[in-house]
Amino acid sequence: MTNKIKVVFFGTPKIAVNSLEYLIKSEMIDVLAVVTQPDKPAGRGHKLTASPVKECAIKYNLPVFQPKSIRKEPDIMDELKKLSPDFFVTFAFGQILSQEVLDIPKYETINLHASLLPKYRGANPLQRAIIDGEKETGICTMITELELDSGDVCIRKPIKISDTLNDMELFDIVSADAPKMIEDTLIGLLNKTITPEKQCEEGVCFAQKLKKEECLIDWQKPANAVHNLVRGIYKCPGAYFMFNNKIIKVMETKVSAGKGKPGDFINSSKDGVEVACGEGSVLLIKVKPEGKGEMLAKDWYNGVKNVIKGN
RNA sequence: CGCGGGAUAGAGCAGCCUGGUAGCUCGUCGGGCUCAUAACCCGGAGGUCGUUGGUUCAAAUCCAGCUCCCGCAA
Repeated sequence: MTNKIKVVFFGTPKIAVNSLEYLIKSEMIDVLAVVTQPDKPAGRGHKLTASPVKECAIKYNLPVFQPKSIRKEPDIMDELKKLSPDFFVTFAFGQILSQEVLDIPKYETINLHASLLPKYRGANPLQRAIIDGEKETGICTMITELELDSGDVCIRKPIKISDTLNDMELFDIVSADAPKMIEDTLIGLLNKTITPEKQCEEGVCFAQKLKKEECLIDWQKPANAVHNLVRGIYKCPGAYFMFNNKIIKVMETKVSAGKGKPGDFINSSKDGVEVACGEGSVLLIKVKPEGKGEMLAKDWYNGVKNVIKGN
């Protein structure tokens, strides 16, 4: 191949930025344009904020399209057609495509999904895998079809989940490994060295979107379930419990074997504060109380135990 | 103009409403107990109370401005 592969990149959050940047710099690939979610009010003060992917696109002077819903905006589809792309690449774009969109590129639309398909199709695959206590997850590239994450798989790469890995670390791994996989997939499809494989329908399961209620720690659950929740949603939005009507986010824990009434503080040492669970106990190591910065659990407890005594 | 919490010793907090001696839990240092200890006992050091101005005989405390940190929501 002498010509570069012409690609339009669809993505939104930070996890996809690394991939976009890699493709832009790739010798084999020419990124024609970037499609991302519209700017939204975000952060304190609700300032209008561009998506990380848009920031990156601007940095490299790429055309940016920001449809509210790509399916319903023929103007943007026309623009994309005019670019006559070979492939569309989607990575955490956040909008559902239509067949009309999928038909635009000369070859295919490929999607990158951070799970070992057919497991964990859908919204929060990384976090769900950790919360469920999976020992392994992964990344797949696939041919995009209309049905959610159901397309034929091009490349799959497993990732081990250790007992202490949290979602932020897993995000970093995916962010780092994804770019090369996308490039290899594009080249492989073009040279026909990759044959997409159908997903086995038996193992299908979906990663449900995280609900707010799930982030409240249920001390009745076994210690390892609590631990998995904490590390599964460490980065966002964070597992928490209520104390004195304040939200106390739990940032880091360790499974322990103490016994007691679930939810009670049963021990405090220089290592942390031990809380009894339905089965075993967890040692709180780092917490982040509402309105405060992250701190060691033992420090937090030092302050708070006076207040309890005072009452 | 989205809503809200916070800044006091190395750490985490109380004190503020109702102005008047800088307090608690830790850590740290010294000593003691102990076979020993992260446990226990005794003692010490360590703070211009975020910053600037105002009110007052007197401000951590009341008033105004400023800086920085964080939670919700999106």
